[in-house]
Amino acid sequence: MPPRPPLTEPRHHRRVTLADVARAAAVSSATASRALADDARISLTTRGRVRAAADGLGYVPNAAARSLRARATRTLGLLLAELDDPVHAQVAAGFEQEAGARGYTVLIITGMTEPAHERRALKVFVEHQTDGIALVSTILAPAEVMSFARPDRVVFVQADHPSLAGYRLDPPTGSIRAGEVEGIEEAVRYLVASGYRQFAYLGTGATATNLTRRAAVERAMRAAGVRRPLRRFAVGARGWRSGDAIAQRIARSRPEVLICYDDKLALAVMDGLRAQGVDVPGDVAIIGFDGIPFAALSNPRLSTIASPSLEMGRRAAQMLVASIESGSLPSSIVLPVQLLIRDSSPPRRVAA
Amino acid sequence: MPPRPPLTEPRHHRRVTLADVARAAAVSSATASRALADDARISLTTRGRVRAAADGLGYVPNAAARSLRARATRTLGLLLAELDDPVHAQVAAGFEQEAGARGYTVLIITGMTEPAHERRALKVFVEHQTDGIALVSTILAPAEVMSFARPDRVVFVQADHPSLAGYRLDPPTGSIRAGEVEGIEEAVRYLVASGYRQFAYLGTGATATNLTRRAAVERAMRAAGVRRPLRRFAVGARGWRSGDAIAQRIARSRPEVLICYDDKLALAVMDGLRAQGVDVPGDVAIIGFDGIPFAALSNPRLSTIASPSLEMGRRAAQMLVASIESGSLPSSIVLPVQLLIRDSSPPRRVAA
DNA sequence: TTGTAGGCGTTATCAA
DNA sequence: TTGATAACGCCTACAA
Repeated sequence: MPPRPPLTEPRHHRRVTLADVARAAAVSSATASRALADDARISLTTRGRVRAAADGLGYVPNAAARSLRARATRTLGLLLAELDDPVHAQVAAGFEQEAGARGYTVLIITGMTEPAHERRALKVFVEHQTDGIALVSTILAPAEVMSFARPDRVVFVQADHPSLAGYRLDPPTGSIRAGEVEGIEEAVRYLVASGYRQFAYLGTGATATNLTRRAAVERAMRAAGVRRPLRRFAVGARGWRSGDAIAQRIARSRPEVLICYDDKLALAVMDGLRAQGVDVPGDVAIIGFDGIPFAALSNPRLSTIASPSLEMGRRAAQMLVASIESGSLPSSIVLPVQLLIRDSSPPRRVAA
Repeated sequence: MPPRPPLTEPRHHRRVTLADVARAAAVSSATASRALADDARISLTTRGRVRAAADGLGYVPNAAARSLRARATRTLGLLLAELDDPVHAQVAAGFEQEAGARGYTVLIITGMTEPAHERRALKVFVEHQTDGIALVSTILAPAEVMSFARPDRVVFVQADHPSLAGYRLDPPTGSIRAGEVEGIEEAVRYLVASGYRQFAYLGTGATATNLTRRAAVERAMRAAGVRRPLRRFAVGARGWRSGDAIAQRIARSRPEVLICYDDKLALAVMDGLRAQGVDVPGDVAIIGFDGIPFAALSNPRLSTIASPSLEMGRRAAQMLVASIESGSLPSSIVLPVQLLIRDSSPPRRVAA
């Protein structure tokens, strides 16, 4: 009896390599490599034969081998706080679109706003030799980030290290921000002109973005001649998920207008206020930040200072690719925000 | 005059390699490799010396080289339609969390629900030799997907190829779905018991998920003894962004209850209906799908059939890792959904 | 306990 | 126009 083959077929066929293609096309692997790269030195006949062999065998180049040799990975790292957050999702979408369109693949890691996570993420990027890294709302000190990677291959989007708060200079390298301060000035001017005097700000933690926004509100108030101080509220550890608790505090205080750190928070507070029987905008007007899609669908529709999140993601990828391919990182940019006055903050009926 | 060094420093120091570490520690690179891997055969002294050298030089292993040698990348591919979509973002978040916790890095690509994009994405995954691939709401035929990658290294989450619609079998490999049909049955039972008879369904395109949901509604209606047919509405190309146009059609038709393909759509329609002066739930009750966070914050709060999106993402990563490490892909699963009755679909005041 | 050598799959240099 | 060869950085079988 002839020996029978094992019952379980060797399912995992060895991956077809360039050498296999070369053999099938009866050329050397060097020729095969060049043929597939459409190198002009290879005759058209040979190129065709090699390509046919490659297609026939289902050849797919091995990125690891190629990267090893090329010292470049055509891969970009994206570090952001949370993927399931409307703003970050938008930035990520823009980044991925742009990167993909330019032939780069994206490695995404979430940092949960924790330094340890962020550091680990950077290390992973370095291991994987990403050609560039974008950091979104990340809290690590820029200087530390730079110690991990080539400074001209790093872009910060809304860098959130506390030291960056206020009006100080941005990190020494590529940075992308929204012109939120201008947006706030415009919003406060609008509010004051509309009859609002008693302002409150609902913030979250010690990130640069939060601190900057709050400070800008205060500055803008003074600039607009408002004397009464800004009432400050802060959310607890559960963030916007604790809308009710926050709403109770707001309900007690009853500012004329509440500016919220972001739309998520604003929407949660609106819901909480509703439960308290507080009318928006009748009793308290509300303004958010970011311009997430659902802010346009709430009831009442939420006024907001909208940042171009998708565009910021796109730009981050563009800057990185520019740096990689042209050798120099484009200079930092501030993208304009847009004040969207909707139903949560109408002009006040001062008289009547 | 001594020759001065060039003005522009060679900024790009060659990356430090294992050989560098070995040299610094005065051992062979083999020993260095083993020392860093905490190989018991290397003396503690040497291990310490090597580690010190590695730390001193800032050594970071090169993933490409390692992958090439190991024939594994510790990388997972995630293909989804859009990153800026509450459901996909949630799935992505769960996937990334779980993958990261298990030491895997995630390559994310968006497929825009277009076969060409999806194919390209798969090719990229193959090039990068991802150890596993998860496909979320993807429309490519499962068979075609399998031709790209090892079937036991692929997981489908809510596979959306039209052939998968209805109650047919799932793809032959790992699949993760929400038990939406059961959820729909429960919802319809609730609605009928609450006095609703005139149903409408607002859907979107020919994906398996949409077709399955619509069919399930019809089946459940019949099972509940409803005779009147289901009125069908479909959104146009702009999807949920055209809430107003859809709302006009709904306003004209005035079904007693409108079940929407997903929460996004439901929220958009609610906004459009409001503009039309149609009261929800007074004139039309509304139920959505997915259970996205903002569904809980709308006014009125949206009733919905909630899928465990985050968990589905987690499970996808778990299944892949299990397959990679234990050699066999766990069997397909259906995760239970949860019917959340909120304010957009209260029991009807039938009498009075 | 440590070292030597070879190969993972590509591409680039040099030679033919 | 094509081919042989080396090297990218790592790991491990084998030798010492």
